[in-house]
Amino acid sequence: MSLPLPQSPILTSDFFVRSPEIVARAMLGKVLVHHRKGERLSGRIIEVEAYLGLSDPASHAFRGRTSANAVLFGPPGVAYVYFIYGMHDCLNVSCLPDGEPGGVLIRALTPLEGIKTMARLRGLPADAKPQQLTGGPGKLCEAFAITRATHNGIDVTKVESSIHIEDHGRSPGTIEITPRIGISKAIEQPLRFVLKAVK
DNA sequence: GTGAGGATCGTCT
DNA sequence: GACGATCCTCACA
Repeated sequence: MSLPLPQSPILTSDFFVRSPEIVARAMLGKVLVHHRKGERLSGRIIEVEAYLGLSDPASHAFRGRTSANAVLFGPPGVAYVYFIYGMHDCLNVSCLPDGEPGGVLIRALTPLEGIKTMARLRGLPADAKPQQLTGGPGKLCEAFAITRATHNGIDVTKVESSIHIEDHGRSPGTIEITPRIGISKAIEQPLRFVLKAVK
């Protein structure tokens, strides 16, 4: 007997209502999709970091709610895009119920669809390697044409949104857990999750 | 192949 | 006024 596949593989807000650590780990292997100008840009999520909120000094929400980080305090499953170092955008998805801050930073993807478009958006040749296209938080936003101005506050659990996350089943690989990268506070906390492909 | 340092600007103090 | 959840380039081994 085979179970019927769900009509839509899009992750719902139920998925994101849990704690960032749980959501981060569960997001590995899921597929980030951006419908852009009639084209699908997609990539499998292979690296994420969890940011806990008020109890996490490294989180943008640690100092309390501001106009910039309000998305983290809002309902789960909403894109939080922030601008960093004067030149990069980074994509997070909010977690926990409405009113509780927390989020998951998407750090790296393996490109699946629209690879040529991604390369063009990154200003790279069409045969660029995945690591060059979407191997970092700033890179993947550029490759997916995701910006703070256009995508911060978008609900990724809604079918009509241009961005969502799809579940295409379990992908082979092992999960590696390490300290987070590029931060100066709470650096010892093992909240970075990396999907290592099996060889 | 690896490591160090510069670029650049929104946000908060 | 200072800092930051990054990336790229260049120098050196």
